[in-house]
Amino acid sequence: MEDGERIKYTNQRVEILNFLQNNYSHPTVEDVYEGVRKKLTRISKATVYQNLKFLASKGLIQEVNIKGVSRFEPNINPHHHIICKNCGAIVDFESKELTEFSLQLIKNMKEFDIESTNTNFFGICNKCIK
Amino acid sequence: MEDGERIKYTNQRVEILNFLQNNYSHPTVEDVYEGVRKKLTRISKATVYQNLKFLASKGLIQEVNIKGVSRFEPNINPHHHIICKNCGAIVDFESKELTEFSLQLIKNMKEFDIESTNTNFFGICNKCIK
DNA sequence: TCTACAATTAATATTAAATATCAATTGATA
DNA sequence: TATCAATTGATATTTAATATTAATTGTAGA
Repeated sequence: MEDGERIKYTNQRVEILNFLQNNYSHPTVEDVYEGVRKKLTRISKATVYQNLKFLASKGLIQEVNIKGVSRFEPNINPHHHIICKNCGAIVDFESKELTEFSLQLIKNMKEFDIESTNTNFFGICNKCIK
Repeated sequence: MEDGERIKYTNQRVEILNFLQNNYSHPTVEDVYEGVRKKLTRISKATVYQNLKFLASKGLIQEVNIKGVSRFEPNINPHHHIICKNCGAIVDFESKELTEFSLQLIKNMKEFDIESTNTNFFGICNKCIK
């Protein structure tokens, strides 16, 4: 598919998007595969990989790598993440203020042409404390 | 080795620390292995893995995962990273201001007990622009 | 409608990073 | 010096991700 062309919404892509829609648990490829398989029982894991990459490259979803594994989310706006060091739970943290503050701070960096920024917070979630 | 016990500085550990000392290029395990092998020709990659993990757990070095691969650095202070989306180059960005601003912003988060934060900046480095 | 073509899918193979296992070695201490 | 736990190094295994490719799909043009 050439760049700029209209996106082909195959069944597989629609189901993957459906699965991610309103799913803010930051599922891994495996998670998405298991989820989508309930509807499209014959889908291949390779297809899930390919399409998650594809949809992310088109900006329809976002890929985020946490501790070495890729995760995907429907929230395509710039935002930040809070990660539980114990159970690995990931929660979005929306803060335009932080994004702007960061970009403001870095704007004199001559060695790089900065395009984006995001902040990770690490800690222990309530479930793991108790 | 029990927690709190004194750290055993084996030859392997010393060489790994030596290699990382003043090395701000954020080497991967493979890089460290290749580097250390020049001195300790018989060292095993497993040993490098084990000791990098070990040294990081003791706070003597820092592990940072970028795009799915672990990298290690001697800079153990909280700091941030600038990453070239093209060549993968990683540069440290020191900013207590940013760290504190971030922690300030998150301090009302009830669902997590936040311990640390770090910000990644993504862009294109000078080498890759030209 | 039929044909041709390009994109997509699915199955499988391959790669690469990381972890696990475990016998041999080391080194400190009783 | 003997003992014992930690460490090392070799190898096996696991896991995430990518690569390959034949079959399928779907669309556009004849």
